[in-house]
Amino acid sequence: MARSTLTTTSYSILGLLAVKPWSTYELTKQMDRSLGRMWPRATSKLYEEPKKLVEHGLARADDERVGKRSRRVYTITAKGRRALAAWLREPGEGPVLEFEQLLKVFFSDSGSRDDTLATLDAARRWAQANSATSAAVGRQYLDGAGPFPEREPQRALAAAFLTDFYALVGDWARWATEIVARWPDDPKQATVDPSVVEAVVRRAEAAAKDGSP
Amino acid sequence: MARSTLTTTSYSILGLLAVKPWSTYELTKQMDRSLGRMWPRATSKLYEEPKKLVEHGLARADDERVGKRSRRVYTITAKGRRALAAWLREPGEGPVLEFEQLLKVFFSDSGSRDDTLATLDAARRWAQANSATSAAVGRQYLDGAGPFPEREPQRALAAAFLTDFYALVGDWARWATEIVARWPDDPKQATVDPSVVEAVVRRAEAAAKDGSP
DNA sequence: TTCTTCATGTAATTAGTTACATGATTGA
DNA sequence: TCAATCATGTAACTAATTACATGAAGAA
Repeated sequence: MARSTLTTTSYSILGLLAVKPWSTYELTKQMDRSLGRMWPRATSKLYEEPKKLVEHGLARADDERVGKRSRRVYTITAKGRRALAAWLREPGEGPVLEFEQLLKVFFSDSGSRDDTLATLDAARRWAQANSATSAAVGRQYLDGAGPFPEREPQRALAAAFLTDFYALVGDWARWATEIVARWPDDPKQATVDPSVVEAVVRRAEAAAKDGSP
Repeated sequence: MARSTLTTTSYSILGLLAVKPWSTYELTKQMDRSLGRMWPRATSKLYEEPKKLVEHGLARADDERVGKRSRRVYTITAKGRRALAAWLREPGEGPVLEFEQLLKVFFSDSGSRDDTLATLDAARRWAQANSATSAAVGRQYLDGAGPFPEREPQRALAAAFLTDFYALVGDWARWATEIVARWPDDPKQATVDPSVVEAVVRRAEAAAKDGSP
């Protein structure tokens, strides 16, 4: 029985188990509110991965009972903590972005201006909804009501990135909407203001040089 | 022979074919420099997907000859253009982000401060490298030397987002580095400045309310 | 002659998703 | 008693990746 290798998804579950023991159902809830924003996975994965961790001796499973209903609770082992620490020692991969709406904007010369505006509006609403969730969770912590307050320094670092990411998507969508709104009906006839391109290039060059504001 | 359904990956290739006919090899090059930044896929996919497009009648394949070497060139059909336009009519999915380094920072209380700093430095270098590529491509267009100048309005919109995304990653990594540098050796003993959390929440709330600067 | 790049793929594998299924508990 | 949620999973599928393979052309 060739033991399957551990993936980043495995370690993301292991990381949660390092905080406290979780039942599988609790893990799925946690995926919605935090983990899923940086490492999104389907619910069924959260039922499979912990078994793999057990198989590797990184966690153990206990069947608990709440009334007549049973729940499987996973707990990290000492070996699991060592494996997690070893994983954290590797620098890891940079962000991978899949952005279908951006793809549609990129190919918008094959569609209509109004299609493009609709796509941008969907992006804006996506950003707004995610910002709202971020705000709600953050507000909870400011009120001292968030879970695992001892992990607040780590959570705050991640929340800062995600918050700014959502804001970036929203800002971009609004900026692009203003530009596309001035396009003619057929995007193939659109022209671009050279100063816009220049501004983008300057931002890229500044970031490449690193000093950065 | 149940015809497989078209995915976003299929349409991303179709979108390229709408610009001009491409050989498979050219498609792989294009994946590196533009498409891959918003819809990353392995090279082998680029050899499979065009076949699917042909199967659906959205493209046709021609075997050309360059000397003795053969190359397969794909051209979009009228039906392909209609399919692409129909796809652009749907608003599409919001961004999906997978960020392993962020995950490691999120779980950094299970590792050491220096591990965390190393992860952040890797993120900073990732951002710098990608910003540099962005700057180089953008500079080429400013010099009027970029391919498909007629698509510049669309390209510029996408480039603006990606440029700012790379800058965001870099800015975040540097900001987080400053904070983590002041942590004690054991991140579990770290504390967080409440004003930092408050600033993040305020940014999230502003973005959720939408007005936005 | 040898190395690199051009060029085109296939085979094997896997990570992950979607859909389905079921039963217990809680609250209205 | 009915709906919603808690809770746990499996089966079927597929999109995608990794690894492998090969041969031509051009440059050194």
